[in-house]
Amino acid sequence: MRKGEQTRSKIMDIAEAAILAKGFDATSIEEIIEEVDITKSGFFYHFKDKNSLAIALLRRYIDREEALFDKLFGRAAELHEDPLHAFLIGLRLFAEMMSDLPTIHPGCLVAIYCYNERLYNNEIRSLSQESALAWRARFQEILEEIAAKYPTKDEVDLVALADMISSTFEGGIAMSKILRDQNVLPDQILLLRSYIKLLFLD
Amino acid sequence: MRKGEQTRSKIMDIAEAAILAKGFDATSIEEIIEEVDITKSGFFYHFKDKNSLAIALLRRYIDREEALFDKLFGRAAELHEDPLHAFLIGLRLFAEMMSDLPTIHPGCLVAIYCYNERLYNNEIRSLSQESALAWRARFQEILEEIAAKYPTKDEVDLVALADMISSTFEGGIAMSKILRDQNVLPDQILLLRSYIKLLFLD
DNA sequence: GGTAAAACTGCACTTGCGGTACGGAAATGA
DNA sequence: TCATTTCCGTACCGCAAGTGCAGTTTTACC
Repeated sequence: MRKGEQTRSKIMDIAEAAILAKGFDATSIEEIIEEVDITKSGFFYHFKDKNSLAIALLRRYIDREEALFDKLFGRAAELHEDPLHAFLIGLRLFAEMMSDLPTIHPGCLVAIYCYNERLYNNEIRSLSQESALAWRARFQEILEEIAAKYPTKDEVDLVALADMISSTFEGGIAMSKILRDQNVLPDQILLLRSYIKLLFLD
Repeated sequence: MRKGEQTRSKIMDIAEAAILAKGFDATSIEEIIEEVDITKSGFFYHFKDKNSLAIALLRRYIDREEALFDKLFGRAAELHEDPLHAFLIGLRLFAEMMSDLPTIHPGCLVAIYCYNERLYNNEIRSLSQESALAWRARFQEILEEIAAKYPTKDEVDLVALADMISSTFEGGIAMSKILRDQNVLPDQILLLRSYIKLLFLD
């Protein structure tokens, strides 16, 4: 890795942690550069303004989430050939992962940006929407495979059900933060899992 | 209503709308006073600083939500004497109300503050936590009444299940905003309703 | 080991916003 | 009428974002 990339990712690491902890506007460039130990000019060498830092962070965050889900549900598919049971395993792995975090979940960047909308960040809005649509497509595919094999016990829209995974994630993180209770998020994922189970299984 | 209260609530109305639309920090005092048509001195006569405006807004918001839930599930209890069916009716009324909004849901102030944590707002954190605990207590009571009559089809923690209502609300709002689709929130509430149905009813 | 490009530093400046201070004026209500 | 409430006007401070640019060091590569 070249030196510039190193500094750039160090800026991003420190900025992301601060933003998740305090919010975007509450995080000043000055505090970031102090922790990274560079000057303001150095910062603006890597990012043309604060907004472009925000976009870079969001892209990286989305990619990482994507990779995480790939790994999680890929592993689950290895553990069971049936789509429903594989999905149920995936959800449990997901809950366990959220439960094993050292502290409360640091928060979702997409949610932070969605609650800090500005006029100048159309790109951020589009990126967020696209990633949410990608999550929807991912889970919709899984659910359709399941629904083809297992009839549902209640009439549901599979698209809405696909969104329920993201919604549970976002809601669970928010409630974990509000209640200051780390267990809320994994508990909510397990309730979602319980619903999937009751909906498709006997 | 006295003149001062009028101005005060006008400030709060305009501030709340702007904050929900753009975020707390992105909303400047200067733009608020311009729309209210007062001066900066006028603003600081009513609120000693921006943070105390935030607190006032949060208190009002929490009270309104509380009143809304009272009305919603109170009405539902009038419509059916059985606790489970009353709750299912309440959830449907809730979903309908969210569906009948003229635009996308403006957002939840509690969530906004939870994603804009700062050092100086311990009071905001406490208020948010208290209101979340109040929501939990409200729904926990209902669910225990239901559980006493109907055995659950899956093993679940009733406290987590009570939190699921708030979590679904927060997650649904966030996903509605991210996807820019008004229907996501009511759809998520209906899925929650479907789960409650499958969980307690055969 | 020289050299060009990359990766910064230093500094001076502008703008916008939150917030303070305080005197005074106008509206309101008993 | 008269005190209290509800503001207005103005001048000011400090902080952070962001600009501009010249200069310096560091790195990668032949």
